[in-house]
Amino acid sequence: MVAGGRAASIPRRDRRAERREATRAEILVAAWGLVHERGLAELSLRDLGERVGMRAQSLYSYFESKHAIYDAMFEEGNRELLRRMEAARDSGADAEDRFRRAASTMIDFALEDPERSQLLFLRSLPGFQPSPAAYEPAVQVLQIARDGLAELGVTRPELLDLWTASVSGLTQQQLADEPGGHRWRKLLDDLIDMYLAFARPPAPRKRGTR
Amino acid sequence: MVAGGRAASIPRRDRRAERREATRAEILVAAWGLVHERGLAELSLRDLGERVGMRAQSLYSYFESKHAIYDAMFEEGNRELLRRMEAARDSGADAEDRFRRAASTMIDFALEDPERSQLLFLRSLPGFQPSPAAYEPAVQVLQIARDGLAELGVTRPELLDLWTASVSGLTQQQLADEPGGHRWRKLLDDLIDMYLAFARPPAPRKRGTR
DNA sequence: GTCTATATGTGGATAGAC
DNA sequence: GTCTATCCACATATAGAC
Repeated sequence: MVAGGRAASIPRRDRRAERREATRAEILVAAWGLVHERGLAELSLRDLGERVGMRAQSLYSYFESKHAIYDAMFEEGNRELLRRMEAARDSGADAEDRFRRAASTMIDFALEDPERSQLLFLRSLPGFQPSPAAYEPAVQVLQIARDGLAELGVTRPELLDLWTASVSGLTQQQLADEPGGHRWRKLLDDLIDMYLAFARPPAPRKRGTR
Repeated sequence: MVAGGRAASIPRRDRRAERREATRAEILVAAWGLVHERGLAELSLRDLGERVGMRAQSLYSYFESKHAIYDAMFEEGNRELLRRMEAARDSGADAEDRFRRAASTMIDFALEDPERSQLLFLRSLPGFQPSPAAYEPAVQVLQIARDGLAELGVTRPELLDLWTASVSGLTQQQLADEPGGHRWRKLLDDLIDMYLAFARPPAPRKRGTR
């Protein structure tokens, strides 16, 4: 069945497929560059083609549409976020420490790249909807947040919603009003204190304590 | 100086200017309609011209660019918000009641019109920056929030930032994940409780109280 | 796989006639 | 003020040469 009569079970490098993947990756790097220079919505296939040394039409050999490029960028960004959130989850002295590290990781990820955050966290591209495959890492990120809160005894779904809304509010204010600054970023510890005081169940009072 | 020899000091209806203003208003009504039907970024001058019965190019007699139309819509939306926030400020039994009413007014204003909120509260239109004149009512809205918090004894600027970030986070989550629903909207009371418990200075302990 | 060439449709914007 | 005509930029797509 395989060209050349090779059995399909023998693994073999497919140089053609490798080259193709490398070019796809190269296109994505160039796309991130353009997006950072000119803005998320200002990405044009003509500019992108020029950046990687081909005509705009030739990009269709690698991505079936402009949205497919955004989709690949969306997935790439979400995978990077998941990687960092997993690392934050697997570090830290205790549950509260892990929770605080996770929150810092999340907000720093968002603030370090405004255009990426616009793609991942706002729905601002006309007509763009991420594919389920591209969205899947985001589901895992949310699960990590849920698990982290459960470790602290916070299990009501409403309290998870309150948490994600508060953190994303802080993040979006920082990005919208003062990208690159820290006016809102430095309120994260206050937010965590405020939230935990409200959401965490009171420690059971033991006789003899205090 | 004035055509017809009239002294400039005698006020006179300028029918031409009135007609022009009426047409401008008509264009804005049509623009809001299109924006609600197809999305904020999908507004096109061709469609807009057709809606008001003229060619797209003729719109340039009333607005100098597409951005100028967005700018007028931005100002209109902000004026309406200011009007409602002033009404909320001038009602209510006590300071906390006014604060809670103001918060409800704000979030309901945002949720009732997602496209308007996208224009006013997100920076999602490529290249669009509101003019200072259009932005001015928003400054007054913020001042109302500042005054309301001061009435409650909350004066640190950081605590105002924490408040605006939290409310806008709740709002944006509702709009992004479930427009028309109330999953996040119904958390507003919790948010207010959480915030006031954290931000409001403790009541001074008086001897003989309790 | 990439190119040239070509086409359609959409969009913002300007010039000049009336 | 409104029109026609025109321009430019862009996304999208196809055909065929190399």
